[in-house]
Amino acid sequence: MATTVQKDTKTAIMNAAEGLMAEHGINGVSLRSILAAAGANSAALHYHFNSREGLIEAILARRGKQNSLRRREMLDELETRDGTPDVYDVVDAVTEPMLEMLREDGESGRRFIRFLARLQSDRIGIHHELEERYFSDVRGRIAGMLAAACPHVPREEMMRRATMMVDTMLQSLANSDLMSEEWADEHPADALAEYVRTLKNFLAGGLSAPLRRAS
Amino acid sequence: MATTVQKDTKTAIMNAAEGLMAEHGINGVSLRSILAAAGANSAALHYHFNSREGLIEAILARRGKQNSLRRREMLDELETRDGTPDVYDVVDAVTEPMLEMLREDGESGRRFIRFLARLQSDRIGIHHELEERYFSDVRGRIAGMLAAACPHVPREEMMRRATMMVDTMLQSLANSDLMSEEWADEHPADALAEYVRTLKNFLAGGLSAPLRRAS
DNA sequence: AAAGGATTGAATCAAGTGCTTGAATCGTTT
DNA sequence: AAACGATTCAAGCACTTGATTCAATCCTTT
Repeated sequence: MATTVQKDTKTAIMNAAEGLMAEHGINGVSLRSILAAAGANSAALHYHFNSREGLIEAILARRGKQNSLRRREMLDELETRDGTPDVYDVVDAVTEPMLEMLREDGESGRRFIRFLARLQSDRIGIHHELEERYFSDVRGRIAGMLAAACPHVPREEMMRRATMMVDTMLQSLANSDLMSEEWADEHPADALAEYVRTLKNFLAGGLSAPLRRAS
Repeated sequence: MATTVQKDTKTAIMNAAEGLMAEHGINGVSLRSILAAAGANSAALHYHFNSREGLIEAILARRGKQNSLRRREMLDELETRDGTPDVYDVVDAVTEPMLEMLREDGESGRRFIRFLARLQSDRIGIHHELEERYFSDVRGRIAGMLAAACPHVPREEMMRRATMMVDTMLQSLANSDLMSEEWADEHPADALAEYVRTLKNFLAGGLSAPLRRAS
Protein backbone atom coordinates (compact mmCIF):
# COMPACT_ATOMS: atom_id res chain seq x y z
CA MET A 1 0.00 0.00 0.00
CA ALA A 2 2.88 2.29 0.86
CA THR A 3 0.46 4.84 2.12
CA THR A 4 1.94 4.94 5.57
CA VAL A 5 4.81 7.31 4.97
CA GLN A 6 3.41 9.06 1.96
CA LYS A 7 0.52 10.45 3.91
CA ASP A 8 2.77 12.45 6.15
CA THR A 9 4.27 14.58 3.42
CA LYS A 10 1.18 14.61 1.32
CA THR A 11 -1.14 15.79 4.05
CA ALA A 12 1.49 18.11 5.42
CA ILE A 13 1.53 19.86 2.07
CA MET A 14 -2.26 19.94 1.92
CA ASN A 15 -2.52 21.35 5.42
CA ALA A 16 0.07 24.02 4.79
CA ALA A 17 -1.54 24.95 1.49
CA GLU A 18 -5.00 25.08 3.04
CA GLY A 19 -3.82 27.40 5.76
CA LEU A 20 -1.69 29.69 3.67
CA MET A 21 -4.22 29.92 0.87
CA ALA A 22 -6.93 30.68 3.38
CA GLU A 23 -4.84 33.50 4.75
CA HIS A 24 -3.30 35.03 1.64
CA GLY A 25 -5.67 34.00 -1.12
CA ILE A 26 -5.58 31.00 -3.41
CA ASN A 27 -3.03 32.49 -5.75
CA GLY A 28 -1.47 34.70 -3.13
CA VAL A 29 0.93 32.02 -2.02
CA SER A 30 3.82 30.55 -3.92
CA LEU A 31 4.19 26.82 -4.07
CA ARG A 32 7.64 27.31 -2.66
CA SER A 33 6.40 28.90 0.54
CA ILE A 34 3.81 26.18 0.90
CA LEU A 35 6.49 23.56 0.60
CA ALA A 36 8.72 25.39 3.00
CA ALA A 37 5.93 25.55 5.56
CA ALA A 38 5.26 21.86 5.06
CA GLY A 39 8.93 21.01 5.28
CA ALA A 40 8.67 19.30 1.92
CA ASN A 41 10.45 19.44 -1.35
CA SER A 42 9.41 20.78 -4.69
CA ALA A 43 9.46 17.33 -6.24
CA ALA A 44 6.99 16.01 -3.70
CA LEU A 45 4.35 18.47 -4.74
CA HIS A 46 4.55 17.63 -8.40
CA TYR A 47 4.72 13.99 -7.56
CA HIS A 48 1.55 13.98 -5.48
CA PHE A 49 -0.50 16.72 -7.08
CA ASN A 50 1.15 17.60 -10.37
CA SER A 51 0.26 21.26 -10.14
CA ARG A 52 -1.36 23.93 -8.03
CA GLU A 53 -4.74 23.01 -9.44
CA GLY A 54 -4.25 19.40 -8.50
CA LEU A 55 -3.39 20.46 -5.00
CA ILE A 56 -6.53 22.58 -4.73
CA GLU A 57 -8.68 19.76 -5.99
CA ALA A 58 -7.15 17.38 -3.50
CA ILE A 59 -7.77 19.75 -0.61
CA LEU A 60 -11.36 20.14 -1.67
CA ALA A 61 -11.95 16.46 -2.23
CA ARG A 62 -10.68 15.67 1.24
CA ARG A 63 -13.58 17.50 2.89
CA GLY A 64 -15.96 18.47 0.15
CA LYS A 65 -17.70 15.15 0.01
CA GLN A 66 -18.13 14.94 3.73
CA ASN A 67 -19.75 18.35 3.71
CA SER A 68 -21.89 17.59 0.71
CA LEU A 69 -23.11 14.31 2.20
CA ARG A 70 -23.86 15.85 5.53
CA ARG A 71 -25.96 18.56 3.96
CA ARG A 72 -27.88 16.07 1.88
CA GLU A 73 -28.50 14.11 5.06
CA MET A 74 -29.95 17.16 6.75
CA LEU A 75 -32.17 17.89 3.79
CA ASP A 76 -33.36 14.30 3.69
CA GLU A 77 -34.35 14.46 7.32
CA LEU A 78 -36.14 17.71 6.70
CA GLU A 79 -38.17 16.26 3.85
CA THR A 80 -39.30 13.20 5.75
CA ARG A 81 -40.59 15.31 8.59
CA ASP A 82 -44.25 16.04 8.80
CA GLY A 83 -45.27 19.57 8.06
CA THR A 84 -43.64 22.06 5.76
CA PRO A 85 -40.19 23.09 6.95
CA ASP A 86 -39.90 26.79 7.63
CA VAL A 87 -37.07 29.10 6.61
CA TYR A 88 -35.11 28.52 9.76
CA ASP A 89 -35.15 24.79 9.14
CA VAL A 90 -33.65 25.27 5.72
CA VAL A 91 -31.08 27.76 6.98
CA ASP A 92 -30.14 25.28 9.66
CA ALA A 93 -29.77 22.48 7.16
CA VAL A 94 -27.49 24.53 4.95
CA THR A 95 -25.52 26.00 7.80
CA GLU A 96 -25.12 23.02 10.06
CA PRO A 97 -22.55 20.99 8.11
CA MET A 98 -20.24 24.00 8.05
CA LEU A 99 -20.79 24.74 11.69
CA GLU A 100 -19.97 21.18 12.60
CA MET A 101 -16.65 21.52 10.83
CA LEU A 102 -16.06 24.84 12.50
CA ARG A 103 -16.66 23.43 15.95
CA GLU A 104 -15.60 19.81 15.89
CA ASP A 105 -12.36 19.89 13.99
CA GLY A 106 -10.63 22.67 15.82
CA GLU A 107 -8.30 24.72 13.73
CA SER A 108 -8.51 22.41 10.78
CA GLY A 109 -12.19 22.98 10.20
CA ARG A 110 -11.96 26.74 10.32
CA ARG A 111 -8.99 26.58 8.00
CA PHE A 112 -10.95 24.67 5.40
CA ILE A 113 -13.91 27.00 5.59
CA ARG A 114 -11.72 30.00 5.02
CA PHE A 115 -10.10 28.14 2.19
CA LEU A 116 -13.51 27.55 0.68
CA ALA A 117 -14.44 31.19 1.07
CA ARG A 118 -11.24 32.18 -0.68
CA LEU A 119 -12.01 29.84 -3.50
CA GLN A 120 -15.33 31.54 -3.87
CA SER A 121 -14.22 35.15 -3.58
CA ASP A 122 -11.09 34.72 -5.65
CA ARG A 123 -13.26 33.37 -8.43
CA ILE A 124 -10.78 30.72 -9.36
CA GLY A 125 -11.74 29.03 -12.59
CA ILE A 126 -11.75 25.62 -11.03
CA HIS A 127 -14.20 26.74 -8.39
CA HIS A 128 -17.21 26.66 -10.64
CA GLU A 129 -16.74 23.05 -11.66
CA LEU A 130 -16.20 22.10 -8.06
CA GLU A 131 -19.23 24.02 -6.90
CA GLU A 132 -21.20 22.11 -9.47
CA ARG A 133 -19.84 18.85 -8.15
CA TYR A 134 -20.52 19.53 -4.50
CA PHE A 135 -23.44 21.95 -4.48
CA SER A 136 -25.54 21.57 -7.57
CA ASP A 137 -27.38 18.46 -6.43
CA VAL A 138 -28.92 20.22 -3.49
CA ARG A 139 -29.63 23.57 -5.05
CA GLY A 140 -32.91 22.44 -6.53
CA ARG A 141 -34.10 20.85 -3.31
CA ILE A 142 -33.26 23.93 -1.28
CA ALA A 143 -35.03 26.18 -3.73
CA GLY A 144 -38.08 23.93 -3.55
CA MET A 145 -38.24 23.97 0.22
CA LEU A 146 -37.75 27.70 0.37
CA ALA A 147 -40.48 28.22 -2.16
CA ALA A 148 -42.82 26.15 0.00
CA ALA A 149 -41.79 27.97 3.15
CA CYS A 150 -42.21 31.40 1.58
CA PRO A 151 -45.09 31.23 -0.88
CA HIS A 152 -45.15 35.01 -1.13
CA VAL A 153 -41.73 35.07 -2.82
CA PRO A 154 -41.71 34.34 -6.56
CA ARG A 155 -39.57 31.52 -7.80
CA GLU A 156 -37.02 33.65 -9.69
CA GLU A 157 -36.60 35.96 -6.77
CA MET A 158 -36.12 33.07 -4.42
CA MET A 159 -33.38 31.61 -6.59
CA ARG A 160 -31.44 34.84 -6.39
CA ARG A 161 -31.97 35.10 -2.65
CA ALA A 162 -30.76 31.54 -2.18
CA THR A 163 -27.54 32.39 -3.97
CA MET A 164 -27.08 35.44 -1.77
CA MET A 165 -27.68 33.32 1.28
CA VAL A 166 -25.00 30.77 0.38
CA ASP A 167 -22.45 33.45 -0.47
CA THR A 168 -23.14 35.45 2.66
CA MET A 169 -23.01 32.38 4.82
CA LEU A 170 -19.66 31.28 3.50
CA GLN A 171 -18.03 34.68 3.77
CA SER A 172 -19.49 35.37 7.19
CA LEU A 173 -18.42 32.06 8.63
CA ALA A 174 -14.96 32.44 7.18
CA ASN A 175 -14.62 35.78 8.91
CA SER A 176 -16.46 34.75 12.02
CA ASP A 177 -13.32 34.85 14.10
CA LEU A 178 -12.36 38.32 12.92
CA MET A 179 -15.86 39.69 13.24
CA SER A 180 -16.55 38.37 16.67
CA GLU A 181 -13.04 39.10 17.81
CA GLU A 182 -13.35 42.61 19.21
CA TRP A 183 -16.55 41.67 20.82
CA ALA A 184 -15.26 38.35 22.12
CA ASP A 185 -13.35 39.94 24.96
CA GLU A 186 -16.44 40.24 27.07
CA HIS A 187 -18.04 36.90 26.30
CA PRO A 188 -15.29 34.79 24.78
CA ALA A 189 -17.11 31.51 25.08
CA ASP A 190 -20.35 32.54 23.43
CA ALA A 191 -18.80 34.75 20.78
CA LEU A 192 -19.11 32.27 17.95
CA ALA A 193 -22.50 31.02 19.02
CA GLU A 194 -23.82 34.56 19.23
CA TYR A 195 -22.40 35.43 15.86
CA VAL A 196 -23.93 32.37 14.28
CA ARG A 197 -27.30 33.23 15.77
CA THR A 198 -27.09 36.65 14.18
CA LEU A 199 -26.07 35.13 10.88
CA LYS A 200 -28.99 32.74 10.86
CA ASN A 201 -31.41 35.49 11.75
CA PHE A 202 -30.02 37.60 8.96
CA LEU A 203 -30.21 34.84 6.39
CA ALA A 204 -33.67 33.69 7.38
CA GLY A 205 -34.91 37.26 7.36
CA GLY A 206 -33.41 37.90 3.96
CA LEU A 207 -34.90 34.77 2.45
CA SER A 208 -38.37 35.35 3.80
CA ALA A 209 -38.50 39.11 3.39
CA PRO A 210 -41.72 40.39 1.84
CA LEU A 211 -41.64 41.88 -1.61
CA ARG A 212 -41.23 45.58 -1.25
CA ARG A 213 -44.27 47.62 -2.01
CA ALA A 214 -43.77 50.27 -4.66
CA SER A 215 -42.38 53.26 -2.80
CA MET B 1 0.58 73.08 -14.63
CA ALA B 2 1.86 70.37 -16.91
CA THR B 3 -1.09 68.22 -16.03
CA THR B 4 -2.26 68.03 -19.59
CA VAL B 5 0.02 65.29 -20.80
CA GLN B 6 0.61 63.61 -17.51
CA LYS B 7 -3.00 62.75 -16.99
CA ASP B 8 -3.10 60.54 -20.02
CA THR B 9 -0.52 58.08 -18.80
CA LYS B 10 -1.45 58.40 -15.17
CA THR B 11 -5.14 57.73 -15.63
CA ALA B 12 -4.42 55.11 -18.25
CA ILE B 13 -2.45 53.20 -15.64
CA MET B 14 -5.17 53.67 -13.06
CA ASN B 15 -7.85 52.48 -15.42
CA ALA B 16 -5.90 49.45 -16.49
CA ALA B 17 -5.06 48.57 -12.91
CA GLU B 18 -8.65 49.03 -11.79
CA GLY B 19 -9.92 46.71 -14.48
CA LEU B 20 -7.28 44.04 -14.18
CA MET B 21 -7.33 44.02 -10.40
CA ALA B 22 -11.11 43.78 -10.45
CA GLU B 23 -10.86 40.78 -12.71
CA HIS B 24 -7.90 38.87 -11.31
CA GLY B 25 -7.67 40.08 -7.74
CA ILE B 26 -5.67 42.90 -6.25
CA ASN B 27 -2.47 40.92 -6.07
CA GLY B 28 -3.36 38.66 -8.96
CA VAL B 29 -1.93 41.03 -11.52
CA SER B 30 1.67 41.96 -12.08
CA LEU B 31 2.58 45.61 -12.40
CA ARG B 32 4.14 44.71 -15.71
CA SER B 33 0.89 43.47 -17.19
CA ILE B 34 -0.90 46.55 -15.91
CA LEU B 35 1.66 48.76 -17.60
CA ALA B 36 1.47 46.74 -20.77
CA ALA B 37 -2.30 47.13 -20.84
CA ALA B 38 -1.93 50.85 -20.25
CA GLY B 39 0.76 51.18 -22.88
CA ALA B 40 3.04 52.72 -20.31
CA ASN B 41 6.50 52.17 -19.02
CA SER B 42 7.67 50.73 -15.76
CA ALA B 43 9.25 53.98 -14.67
CA ALA B 44 5.98 55.85 -15.13
CA LEU B 45 4.30 53.78 -12.48
CA HIS B 46 6.97 54.38 -9.91
CA TYR B 47 7.12 57.99 -10.89
CA HIS B 48 3.41 58.60 -10.37
CA PHE B 49 2.53 56.12 -7.64
CA ASN B 50 5.76 54.84 -6.16
CA SER B 51 4.41 51.36 -5.56
CA ARG B 52 1.46 49.06 -5.94
CA GLU B 53 0.04 50.36 -2.72
CA GLY B 54 0.28 53.93 -3.92
CA LEU B 55 -1.54 52.93 -7.06
CA ILE B 56 -4.33 51.30 -5.09
CA GLU B 57 -4.70 54.33 -2.89
CA ALA B 58 -4.86 56.60 -5.90
CA ILE B 59 -7.54 54.50 -7.52
CA LEU B 60 -9.56 54.57 -4.33
CA ALA B 61 -9.10 58.27 -3.73
CA ARG B 62 -10.35 59.04 -7.23
CA ARG B 63 -13.81 57.73 -6.41
CA GLY B 64 -13.91 56.95 -2.73
CA LYS B 65 -14.63 60.46 -1.63
CA GLN B 66 -17.38 60.94 -4.14
CA ASN B 67 -19.03 57.79 -2.87
CA SER B 68 -18.51 58.70 0.75
CA LEU B 69 -19.92 62.19 0.29
CA ARG B 70 -22.92 60.94 -1.63
CA ARG B 71 -23.78 58.49 1.11
CA ARG B 72 -23.48 61.10 3.79
CA GLU B 73 -25.76 63.30 1.73
CA MET B 74 -28.37 60.57 1.57
CA LEU B 75 -28.16 60.01 5.31
CA ASP B 76 -28.47 63.74 5.97
CA GLU B 77 -31.60 63.91 3.92
CA LEU B 78 -32.96 60.90 5.74
CA GLU B 79 -32.35 62.46 9.14
CA THR B 80 -34.04 65.77 8.33
CA ARG B 81 -37.13 64.00 7.12
CA ASP B 82 -40.08 63.81 9.44
CA GLY B 83 -40.86 60.45 10.88
CA THR B 84 -38.50 57.60 11.65
CA PRO B 85 -36.88 56.17 8.54
CA ASP B 86 -37.65 52.51 8.03
CA VAL B 87 -35.21 49.78 7.05
CA TYR B 88 -35.78 50.25 3.37
CA ASP B 89 -34.86 53.90 3.66
CA VAL B 90 -31.56 53.02 5.24
CA VAL B 91 -30.87 50.28 2.74
CA ASP B 92 -31.60 52.74 -0.03
CA ALA B 93 -29.27 55.32 1.46
CA VAL B 94 -26.42 52.85 1.69
CA THR B 95 -27.06 51.27 -1.66
CA GLU B 96 -27.84 54.29 -3.77
CA PRO B 97 -24.38 55.81 -4.16
CA MET B 98 -23.05 52.52 -5.46
CA LEU B 99 -25.99 52.06 -7.78
CA GLU B 100 -25.48 55.51 -9.21
CA MET B 101 -21.93 54.61 -10.07
CA LEU B 102 -23.06 51.34 -11.52
CA ARG B 103 -25.58 52.99 -13.77
CA GLU B 104 -24.25 56.40 -14.66
CA ASP B 105 -20.63 55.79 -15.41
CA GLY B 106 -20.94 52.90 -17.76
CA GLU B 107 -18.13 50.40 -17.63
CA SER B 108 -16.02 52.58 -15.39
CA GLY B 109 -18.42 52.50 -12.49
CA ARG B 110 -18.84 48.76 -12.51
CA ARG B 111 -15.10 48.37 -12.76
CA PHE B 112 -14.57 50.39 -9.62
CA ILE B 113 -17.19 48.53 -7.67
CA ARG B 114 -15.64 45.21 -8.53
CA PHE B 115 -12.30 46.68 -7.60
CA LEU B 116 -13.72 47.66 -4.24
CA ALA B 117 -15.18 44.23 -3.72
CA ARG B 118 -11.81 42.70 -4.48
CA LEU B 119 -10.18 44.96 -1.99
CA GLN B 120 -12.62 43.71 0.59
CA SER B 121 -12.51 40.01 -0.17
CA ASP B 122 -8.77 39.87 -0.74
CA ARG B 123 -8.33 41.35 2.73
CA ILE B 124 -5.51 43.58 1.62
CA GLY B 125 -3.87 45.22 4.58
CA ILE B 126 -4.40 48.68 3.24
CA HIS B 127 -8.10 48.05 2.96
CA HIS B 128 -8.82 48.46 6.62
CA GLU B 129 -7.31 51.92 6.88
CA LEU B 130 -9.15 52.96 3.77
CA GLU B 131 -12.40 51.54 5.01
CA GLU B 132 -11.91 53.58 8.12
CA ARG B 133 -11.32 56.67 6.06
CA TYR B 134 -14.33 56.29 3.82
CA PHE B 135 -16.80 54.31 5.86
CA SER B 136 -16.28 54.80 9.55
CA ASP B 137 -17.95 58.20 9.75
CA VAL B 138 -21.28 56.85 8.70
CA ARG B 139 -21.23 53.56 10.53
CA GLY B 140 -22.50 55.07 13.74
CA ARG B 141 -25.28 56.97 12.02
CA ILE B 142 -26.43 53.92 10.13
CA ALA B 143 -26.44 51.82 13.26
CA GLY B 144 -28.48 54.47 15.02
CA MET B 145 -31.10 54.65 12.32
CA LEU B 146 -31.35 50.92 12.07
CA ALA B 147 -31.79 50.66 15.82
CA ALA B 148 -34.63 53.15 15.63
CA ALA B 149 -36.21 51.38 12.69
CA CYS B 150 -35.98 47.97 14.33
CA PRO B 151 -36.45 48.39 18.05
CA HIS B 152 -36.88 44.66 18.50
CA VAL B 153 -33.25 44.01 17.50
CA PRO B 154 -30.66 44.53 20.25
CA ARG B 155 -27.85 46.92 19.59
CA GLU B 156 -25.03 44.38 19.43
CA GLU B 157 -26.98 42.19 17.10
CA MET B 158 -27.78 45.12 14.88
CA MET B 159 -24.12 46.05 14.61
CA ARG B 160 -23.28 42.61 13.34
CA ARG B 161 -26.18 42.62 10.93
CA ALA B 162 -25.09 45.98 9.58
CA THR B 163 -21.65 44.60 8.82
CA MET B 164 -23.21 41.65 7.04
CA MET B 165 -25.36 44.01 5.05
CA VAL B 166 -22.44 46.08 3.80
CA ASP B 167 -20.39 43.03 2.88
CA THR B 168 -23.25 41.32 1.12
CA MET B 169 -24.15 44.47 -0.76
CA LEU B 170 -20.65 45.00 -2.05
CA GLN B 171 -20.12 41.43 -3.14
CA SER B 172 -23.54 41.14 -4.70
CA LEU B 173 -23.25 44.34 -6.66
CA ALA B 174 -19.79 43.39 -7.86
CA ASN B 175 -21.17 40.13 -9.19
CA SER B 176 -24.44 41.58 -10.36
CA ASP B 177 -23.52 41.13 -13.99
CA LEU B 178 -22.50 37.52 -13.55
CA MET B 179 -25.48 36.67 -11.40
CA SER B 180 -28.09 38.27 -13.57
CA GLU B 181 -26.36 37.09 -16.72
CA GLU B 182 -28.02 33.77 -17.38
CA TRP B 183 -31.31 35.26 -16.55
CA ALA B 184 -30.75 38.41 -18.53
CA ASP B 185 -31.45 36.74 -21.85
CA GLU B 186 -35.15 37.01 -21.39
CA HIS B 187 -35.35 40.48 -19.89
CA PRO B 188 -32.00 42.07 -20.66
CA ALA B 189 -33.06 45.59 -19.82
CA ASP B 190 -34.53 44.90 -16.42
CA ALA B 191 -31.96 42.36 -15.34
CA LEU B 192 -29.96 44.70 -13.17
CA ALA B 193 -32.99 46.48 -11.76
CA GLU B 194 -34.60 43.19 -10.87
CA TYR B 195 -31.44 41.93 -9.25
CA VAL B 196 -31.10 45.10 -7.22
CA ARG B 197 -34.68 44.79 -6.07
CA THR B 198 -33.94 41.32 -4.82
CA LEU B 199 -30.80 42.48 -3.10
CA LYS B 200 -32.61 45.27 -1.30
CA ASN B 201 -35.36 42.93 -0.19
CA PHE B 202 -32.79 40.50 1.08
CA LEU B 203 -30.83 43.12 2.98
CA ALA B 204 -33.88 44.79 4.47
CA GLY B 205 -35.28 41.45 5.49
CA GLY B 206 -32.02 40.43 7.07
CA LEU B 207 -31.68 43.64 9.03
CA SER B 208 -35.20 43.64 10.35
CA ALA B 209 -35.57 39.92 10.94
CA PRO B 210 -37.10 39.01 14.29
CA LEU B 211 -34.94 37.32 16.89
CA ARG B 212 -35.41 33.64 16.54
CA ARG B 213 -37.41 32.01 19.25
CA ALA B 214 -35.64 29.20 21.02
CA SER B 215 -36.24 26.14 18.87
C1' DA C 1 18.43 -9.84 1.99
C1' DA C 2 17.55 -8.58 -2.58
C1' DA C 3 14.46 -6.50 -6.11
C1' DG C 4 11.57 -2.95 -7.44
C1' DG C 5 8.38 0.52 -7.18
C1' DA C 6 7.16 4.52 -4.28
C1' DT C 7 8.89 8.69 -2.47
C1' DT C 8 12.19 12.35 -1.56
C1' DG C 9 16.44 15.37 -2.00
C1' DA C 10 19.47 18.77 -4.31
C1' DA C 11 20.36 21.26 -8.18
C1' DT C 12 18.96 23.66 -12.08
C1' DC C 13 16.20 26.10 -15.80
C1' DA C 14 13.70 29.68 -18.26
C1' DA C 15 10.42 32.97 -17.36
C1' DG C 16 8.49 36.50 -14.67
C1' DT C 17 8.73 39.70 -10.67
C1' DG C 18 9.29 44.66 -8.51
C1' DC C 19 12.26 48.16 -8.81
C1' DT C 20 16.09 51.33 -10.22
C1' DT C 21 19.03 53.87 -13.22
C1' DG C 22 20.56 57.42 -16.46
C1' DA C 23 19.69 59.28 -20.72
C1' DA C 24 16.17 61.12 -23.87
C1' DT C 25 12.01 63.82 -24.68
C1' DC C 26 8.30 66.97 -23.86
C1' DG C 27 6.05 71.46 -22.48
C1' DT C 28 6.52 75.66 -20.18
C1' DT C 29 8.76 79.75 -18.66
C1' DT C 30 11.94 83.22 -19.22
C1' DA D 1 15.76 80.08 -28.32
C1' DA D 2 17.73 78.74 -24.07
C1' DA D 3 16.98 76.73 -19.78
C1' DC D 4 14.36 74.30 -16.69
C1' DG D 5 11.51 70.81 -14.44
C1' DA D 6 8.20 67.31 -15.60
C1' DT D 7 7.64 63.08 -17.87
C1' DT D 8 8.90 59.02 -20.57
C1' DC D 9 12.01 55.59 -22.46
C1' DA D 10 15.16 51.46 -22.86
C1' DA D 11 17.91 48.60 -20.33
C1' DG D 12 19.19 46.16 -16.61
C1' DC D 13 19.54 44.32 -11.71
C1' DA D 14 18.67 41.04 -8.06
C1' DC D 15 15.29 38.10 -6.87
C1' DT D 16 11.30 34.76 -6.95
C1' DT D 17 8.42 31.91 -9.49
C1' DG D 18 6.70 27.10 -11.33
C1' DA D 19 8.59 23.30 -13.22
C1' DT D 20 11.99 19.51 -14.36
C1' DT D 21 15.73 16.51 -13.88
C1' DC D 22 18.22 12.46 -11.96
C1' DA D 23 20.29 10.30 -8.28
C1' DA D 24 19.44 8.86 -3.54
C1' DT D 25 16.47 6.87 -0.23
C1' DC D 26 12.57 4.51 1.81
C1' DC D 27 9.16 0.67 2.23
C1' DT D 28 7.12 -3.48 0.78
C1' DT D 29 7.14 -7.79 -1.37
C1' DT D 30 9.35 -11.76 -2.45
